[in-house]
Amino acid sequence: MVDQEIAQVRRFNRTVSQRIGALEGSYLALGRPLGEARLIFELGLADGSDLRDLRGRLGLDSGYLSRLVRSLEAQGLVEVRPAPEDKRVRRIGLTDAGRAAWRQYDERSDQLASSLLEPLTVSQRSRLLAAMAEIERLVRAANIEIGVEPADSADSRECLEAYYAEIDRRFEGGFALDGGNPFDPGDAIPPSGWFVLARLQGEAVGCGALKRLDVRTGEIKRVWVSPKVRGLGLAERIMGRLECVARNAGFTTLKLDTNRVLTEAHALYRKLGYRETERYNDNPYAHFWFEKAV
Amino acid sequence: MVDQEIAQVRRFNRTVSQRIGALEGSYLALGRPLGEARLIFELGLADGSDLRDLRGRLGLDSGYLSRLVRSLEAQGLVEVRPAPEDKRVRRIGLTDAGRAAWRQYDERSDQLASSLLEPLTVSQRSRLLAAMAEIERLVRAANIEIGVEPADSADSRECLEAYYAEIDRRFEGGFALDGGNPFDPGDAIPPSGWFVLARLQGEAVGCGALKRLDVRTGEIKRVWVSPKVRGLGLAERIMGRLECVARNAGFTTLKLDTNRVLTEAHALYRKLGYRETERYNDNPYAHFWFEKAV
DNA sequence: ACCATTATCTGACATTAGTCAGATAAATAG
DNA sequence: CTATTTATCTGACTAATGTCAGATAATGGT
Repeated sequence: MVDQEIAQVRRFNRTVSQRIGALEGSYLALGRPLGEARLIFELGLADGSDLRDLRGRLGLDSGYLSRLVRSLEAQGLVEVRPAPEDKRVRRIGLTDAGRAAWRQYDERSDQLASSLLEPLTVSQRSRLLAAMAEIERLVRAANIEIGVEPADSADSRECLEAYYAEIDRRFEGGFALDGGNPFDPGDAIPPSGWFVLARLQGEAVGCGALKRLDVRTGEIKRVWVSPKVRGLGLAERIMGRLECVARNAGFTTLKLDTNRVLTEAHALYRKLGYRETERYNDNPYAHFWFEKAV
Repeated sequence: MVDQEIAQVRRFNRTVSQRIGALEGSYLALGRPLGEARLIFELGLADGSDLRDLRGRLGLDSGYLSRLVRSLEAQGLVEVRPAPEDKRVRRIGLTDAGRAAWRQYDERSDQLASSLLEPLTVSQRSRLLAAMAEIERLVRAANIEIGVEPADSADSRECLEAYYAEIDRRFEGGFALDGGNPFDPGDAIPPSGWFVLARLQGEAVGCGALKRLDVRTGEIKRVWVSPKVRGLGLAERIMGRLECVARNAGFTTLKLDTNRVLTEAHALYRKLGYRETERYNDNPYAHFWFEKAV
């Protein structure tokens, strides 16, 4: 990382947090304690939440949250009732008065946003918005964390299901799990396999697997990226992580197969240095076979 | 302002303040109360400040600041001594230990900045940095406030001095104030004239004047933008503001004269709808004369 | 020398934020 | 049915943040 790059990020942080940080701070609280204001704002976005979820989302202590809720309840801004299906959890929602309070925060946020745009010329404004969209995308990309995880967790299964559903939709003639070259979570238990999961703020948004073929050869499988985060270069990062795992495991060659309709995948494999090679398995869904020395 | 534009700004705010707002929050405080941490960080950037200035910059109550400083002093991080020229004001500076503490904050900031860049590919990284630079410029532009102010305040005089110095440097043969078409602060007292000043976070960064020629005609003079903020469209905004003042004052025509070396000004005048016209004064420094109906 | 002003400090508060160890009640596993 | 787990609440704290009304001392103007 070049010092100059870091300096640019820090300059940006200073400028932006002066302008936008103010937005998050007590300026927006409209005379209410910041904690209560945050709670109301959050409820406006996700009304009818469970206290349990709120605690996680806002990172609050359970005792603290309990008192905040009590205070808002006393002010007539929220209503709390036990969830019907599990009477331990309590569900919280805004009252009409609470919704009115939320609208104030919402309007204030709008005002702050438009006060940023208002002094600018039309062309400056559109450049600002374009740059904001770009940064938003890239910051999302940077927030995605990739790690080796068990392939049989709920999150992992969710990704694999989404992957199967997608290729079933896209492959000519669909896809059935019991076909050739299968993969089950047991194939991803070291040292015979590994599974990596990508998360964006906790939510699973992509995956990939590495399966041992022999002592020096691994196979990359099940690389999938959620539509929510496509175009952020995540597939490339997942591949990179799998290659890194492979090197650590002592593999010298990586292979993979792919179906002809997955053209974007072919382009990625070539870009990453994979070369087309002869058929190395009898996967009926495969039309191309690649390999790379790592 | 289009709703969609406001929504984009707010999306950006959410994304960025999650990532960067964390940077400002207690995460950076390194176990110290946030107030103390902010103070140390500020002192690292502007060592040897007066308490008075600090109070303004950080927006703190004088009693509160006094206690914060006392606490840092007890920890051996800062030294406070009366200012030699005015023994009421107290000057505060970091000790060696304080500077070491500051360096920790500085490093942590660097780490956070590079953790944002690190997961990105080279091309994503350069796109992110470019977008950040763009936003920084435009947010600075949006933070500039223009208002009618007395022409004889210290800030106003400073701008005018800078203006005179600059045209003296640029005009062929220099510029002397006692030459033709003069302007003195008295010419900017309504209803015979107005003076507008542009400020970026309190600092004067540009100015412009409007002088009455007759009941229906005004003259625009002394439009100047600090080199610090050139390229942000400020001259255009100053002109716009002067035109607005002119309309409110009942003027129907605006005139202005200009020297041939100020080519960027000519382009601006034409862009804003000013048309070249015949000489209307005997200003020896003027080569072109413009006017516009407002 | 006198008075108003300015910069800071101090005491006395109030509020907000946050933590932690139980207590309670509902759900769930065995 | 019992033991354990889970979600929440309560009491008892501490620390941090912030406010306000004087007190104090230096300065500047007259």
